[in-house]
Order: sequence, then C-alpha cells, then structure tokens
Amino acid sequence: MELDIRIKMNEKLYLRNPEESALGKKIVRNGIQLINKLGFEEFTFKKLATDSGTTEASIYRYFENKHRLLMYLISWYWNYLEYKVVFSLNNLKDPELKLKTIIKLLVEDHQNKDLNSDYISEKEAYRLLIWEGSKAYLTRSIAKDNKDRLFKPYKDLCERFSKVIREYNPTYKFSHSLASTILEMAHSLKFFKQNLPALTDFPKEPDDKKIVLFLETLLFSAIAK
Amino acid sequence: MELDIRIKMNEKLYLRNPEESALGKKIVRNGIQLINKLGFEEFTFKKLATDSGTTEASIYRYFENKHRLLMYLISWYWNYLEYKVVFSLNNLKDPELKLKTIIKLLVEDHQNKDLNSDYISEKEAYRLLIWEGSKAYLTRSIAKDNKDRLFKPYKDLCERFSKVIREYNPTYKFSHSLASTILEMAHSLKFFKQNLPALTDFPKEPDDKKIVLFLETLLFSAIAK
DNA sequence: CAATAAATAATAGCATTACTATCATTATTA
DNA sequence: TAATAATGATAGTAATGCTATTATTTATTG
Repeated sequence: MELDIRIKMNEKLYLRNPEESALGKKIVRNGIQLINKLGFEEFTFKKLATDSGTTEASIYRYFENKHRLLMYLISWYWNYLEYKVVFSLNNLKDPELKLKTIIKLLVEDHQNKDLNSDYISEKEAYRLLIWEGSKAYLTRSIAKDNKDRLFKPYKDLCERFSKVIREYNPTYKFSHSLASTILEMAHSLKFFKQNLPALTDFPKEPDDKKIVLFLETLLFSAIAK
Repeated sequence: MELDIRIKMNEKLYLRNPEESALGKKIVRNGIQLINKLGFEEFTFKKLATDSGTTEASIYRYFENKHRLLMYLISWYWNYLEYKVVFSLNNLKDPELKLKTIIKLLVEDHQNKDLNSDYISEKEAYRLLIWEGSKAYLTRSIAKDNKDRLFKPYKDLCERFSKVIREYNPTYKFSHSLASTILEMAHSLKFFKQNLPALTDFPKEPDDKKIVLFLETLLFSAIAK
C-alpha cells in the first residue's frame, strides 16, 4: 500500500498553487533538489528555470521569491512531520513510548515507503530542513511571515509535542521550550555530527542511535516525576 | 577601571587586519550595526561603504566578502564570550556555581562596563549572534571554513563548558552535546521569546530569568549525580 | 624635509541577480 | 470552435558582487 498524502498548504505561501500543475510540481521537486545541491545562498530562480526546462518568469508566477519557496518547502516538511507524528502515535497509550517515538521520528533518516508524497521527497525535505531550516525564520520578514501564519505548522508540531510532555508530567512548567529544544537540537546535532563533530560526542558512524539516546535522556531527566 | 581587551583573531578571517587602521575599525563597527539594522541578506558592501563614508573597493581590501565579515564578527563574539567565561569563573571552586555563571553569561543582556572592546559593541555583537549566528556555519563553505579553523572559538568555548560539566559529573557521557545544546538554545530561545513566543513558555517580560531557569533545570537534571 | 611607499578615493566596468513587462504560442474548457 | 488560461520567448532595469585602474592623500623612513 502506498498512501499518497496531500498536505493543505497556507495560501500565502504561493502566488499560484504549485500542486495544481505539472510545472508547479516540477518547480517544487527540482527546487528542493537544487537548493540542497547549491545551498540556499547560491540558489537562484534562473538556475532553477534552466534546471527545470522553463523560464524565470514562469517560476515567478508560482512563488514571489526564493524565500517564499523556501518557506513553502520547510512548511511542507513541518506539516508532513506532524502528520507522521499523529500517524505513529495512533493507538499508543503510554506517554513515555509516545515521547520516544517522536524523538525517533525527528532524528531518523526518513525512508518511509508507506507514507509518501507524490512530488516532494521526504529525504530531500529532511536534508533541506537541516541545512536551511533556520533561514526560514531568521529574517527581517519574520513578523509579517508570522502574521501570515506561515509558522503555524511548526507551532502546531511543537504544541502537540508539548502536550505529550505534559501528559507524561503534568507539573512540568516548560513543555513548549523543551519541545522546541528537542526539535531544534535534533536537527542541529545531526548537522554538527557531520560538520562540526567537536561540538558533539558522536563518532562518525552511520546510524544516529547516540543522538537519539542523548535527546531521550535529556528529555526524560528534565521531566522526571 | 576599564579593561580594553584585544582579541587575537584568526588571520584567515580578513585580507587586511581591520584592527590596524581607523578605516578598518570603522568598517567593523558600522558593519555590525548595519547588519543588525538591515539583516544579513539585505546587507551589502555598497551600503556599508556609503554608511561609512568610504568605497566598496576599500572594504574589499579588508574582507573577501560579506560572509567573511560575518564570520569575523561572530568569531569575535565567541572569543569574547570565552574570555568573559574565563574571567567570571576565576576563583570559583564550586562546579555548580560555575555552570550557573556560564548560563547567566549566555542569556544575560550584555552590559559589562569593565570588560570592553574599543571598537565592537558587546550589545551589538550579541544581537548579531542571535539573529545571524547560525548563518555563519549553515553554508556550503563550512568544510573549508572549518579547515581554516574559523570555528575554533566556538569549539573552545564548548570544550571549556563541557569540562565544567564533567567536573560536576565525571560520569556524564554527553558533555559536548549538552554544552552545545545550552549554547545554541540560549540564543534560540531569546529569539523565539521575542519572535515566535508560542515555541516557548516565556511571557514578554523584560528580563530573562525564566530562560535562565529553564536552561539551568535542563542542564542540572541531565547531569544529576 | 624630500622621497618613497602604502592606503584610500574615485571611477569604471562586467557578469549575475532579482525581478517586471510584453507578446506569442500552446493547452484546456466552456 | 471560441474563449480562457498557462506557458514560453524575449527584453529590460536596477541592484549586487565583484575586479581593475588611476589619482590622491597619508604615513614612513632615509
């Protein structure tokens, strides 16, 4: 079985909905790849146009600028991740197990073959988040972007996470801060492990069990009853 | 008494040492202000030249490009912070007190009147770090930059921090990861509190005692003996 | 103090970026 | 089949991210 999941995206993210045309999907699919290849700074709509066999002008009909395209992609990822969390937590009763499940979802390389989107690769989106994720909010347009509710997916995920934290320990006072700490550091530590390993204690092994272990012990010691 | 501290900067950061001329200092001083004002993406050497009453060409004689200027400034800040840590920890014996002191230094708005640099404002550098800090490493040039040892100041600070953690609890296995987590989140949470408060549990009050409290409890519960 | 060197200013130029606009052409849909 | 919408082709413009050249000022040192 393959579930073709469709995520409803905030309309402020685009000028024309890229999901509704072959070109739109191509722009998104090639866009994420090209940003991953070049890095966001070196990435341009011109290059994406050439890469996708279309023109700059056509891309501008879908996205106002490259920052909005990045927002679209990151936003998609947070939505997707929340969806995965909901899916994976279904039928789980034990808050401890729920929390461990969330951490695994945050850290594990994404290779889910059941859940899948028809045009955005999970793996590419994950890499994008790790390398470019914080550039989505570290801008002067954050107030406006926030007003446009572009960060809702991230906040929703954080809120869902923090609820499970409070389920585990209702007296813990910093559930949101703790949730965003785990969210942020899951990705930062993956980056550090690869690029600045001195900032971590993780050897360059293929799996990320140590990161999971670190985040788990950090989380559970913080909320110990 | 005012201590005029001078930080030795990695020579790879610049083409010509900006500390050695009035123009160089002006470029750095105005540069940090202008990046803070415009955001790094909107910041250009042209604008800085106009702002500083000089020319683009002159700025290019000091810094290869704006990313290297950012690296210079961030690097300066990490160096400065490590210096402050060393200074503040001097004569302290109790590892617990040492750790609390470090967290305060990370979170507190910087207004130190004793320690001061003649040309970089501590407050401006702190704001720069919060808004633009991660852009220093989230680039495709990280491998090269790392080889040039541009991240040494950050690693040194992290190492110093992690040593105190192990002093407190010699059996704790993730001292570097924990140190970088506290370092990163101190600044992220300050940013979130201001710009995406839903990701935190901190009301919009002027002081940051709650952030300090959160980080302290996170740290000490993780390394509890 | 003059001579020389070094730093800066002034100016120009060039390829690329980040768009906007126009018009022709090809699909789609009514 | 006519009308509408989407895309392609092409052009253009101001700004960016540089590099180069020459003139002028400032510093140094013989």
